[in-house]
Amino acid sequence: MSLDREELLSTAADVLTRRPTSSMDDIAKAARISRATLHRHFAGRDALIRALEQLGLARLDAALDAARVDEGDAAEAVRRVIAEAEPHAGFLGFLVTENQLFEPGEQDAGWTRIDARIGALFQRGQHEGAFRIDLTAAWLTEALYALVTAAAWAVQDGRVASRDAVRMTAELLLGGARRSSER
Amino acid sequence: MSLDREELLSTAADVLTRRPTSSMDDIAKAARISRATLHRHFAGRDALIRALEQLGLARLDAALDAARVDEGDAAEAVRRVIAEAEPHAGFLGFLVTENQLFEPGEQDAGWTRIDARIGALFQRGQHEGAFRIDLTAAWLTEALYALVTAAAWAVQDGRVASRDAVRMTAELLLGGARRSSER
DNA sequence: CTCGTATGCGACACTAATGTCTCATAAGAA
DNA sequence: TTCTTATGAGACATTAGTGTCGCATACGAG
Repeated sequence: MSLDREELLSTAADVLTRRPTSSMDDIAKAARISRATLHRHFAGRDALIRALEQLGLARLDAALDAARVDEGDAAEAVRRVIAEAEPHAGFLGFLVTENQLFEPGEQDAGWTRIDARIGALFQRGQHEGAFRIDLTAAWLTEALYALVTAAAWAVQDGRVASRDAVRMTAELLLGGARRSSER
Repeated sequence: MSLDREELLSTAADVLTRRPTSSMDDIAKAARISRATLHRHFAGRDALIRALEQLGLARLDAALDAARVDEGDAAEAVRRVIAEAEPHAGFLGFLVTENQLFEPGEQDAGWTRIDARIGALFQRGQHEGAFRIDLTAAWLTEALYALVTAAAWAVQDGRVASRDAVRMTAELLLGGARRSSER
């Protein structure tokens, strides 16, 4: 009878990313629970948002751990990061979109850490000569967020096949749109 | 004394993208006008949103015209599209993020047309042998939206230098992160 | 200058959303 | 079964946001 908190938060992230003005009732309906129950688990909207943020950051951190960002070939590590992050794209989209929490100046510590971990991966790739240096690591990091999120949305809307998402995301980020022979 | 409607809508797009739950008062404050004046120009929140959507679509269409999407080298055309779209990234971000309007099933006609124009560009590039065919045109289109928007946000947050935005966006989309020698 | 118009400010009623509460019910454990 | 706990449904007051109005003011055209 107890409800799955993580699943609830996951659907909440989806709903809020797709329609940020959703009411608590909308969220409750999407999660197939009553508004009262939603309030029992999260004191209010703010608490829900914060829980969303926390879980999202925790999952991304875990994804980076699972992807072993510091090991092996940098390009392969990027592929692993994308593959590990893709299942949590709903949370990633929420975190990227919902700048609501990150007030100007007060950047969230957890987010900064994730930023640093991914940025370090790209820097490593640049130092190892695998990645071009005319694109900054910061930009590549932003691009990774954007592409993973975009891929998830495209899948959700049926514009991209689910099984292609990870490969297409990685290929575009690493290889770009040009044909190899063109370079 | 009359106010610049387009500039007002532009700041409204920025505000709503950054913080989708912003109230009419927030938007008015951001535009440095009173809430009453905002209501004088737009009957209500819905009307504002629709005007935002209309202007955004019109600007993107104009950007595609200016970029001459059907002419010349496909890769160069993509560069032109990015360069022309970048100044309107605020609107693009709004359109991409605010799925609120595009209810499931009732895809907006204007948006579909823009999608088709950009998709056709990528398809042309694929037929001409310039772009790889293992990444679908639909995905490349999505990626273009995502990267242009992400670049604008990164610039706004100071993570990417303004003058680098267009080049980095185009380079990543076309060439990817890998060094040329790697391929 | 005078006039007309657009704006800012504040007040107001109305609506939607929020947060809290009670009570009945359903699920699971002992 | 009985007991405990979580949930759903609904009522309720409170709050925040919306949309409208009147009035004063400031700008610009003439």
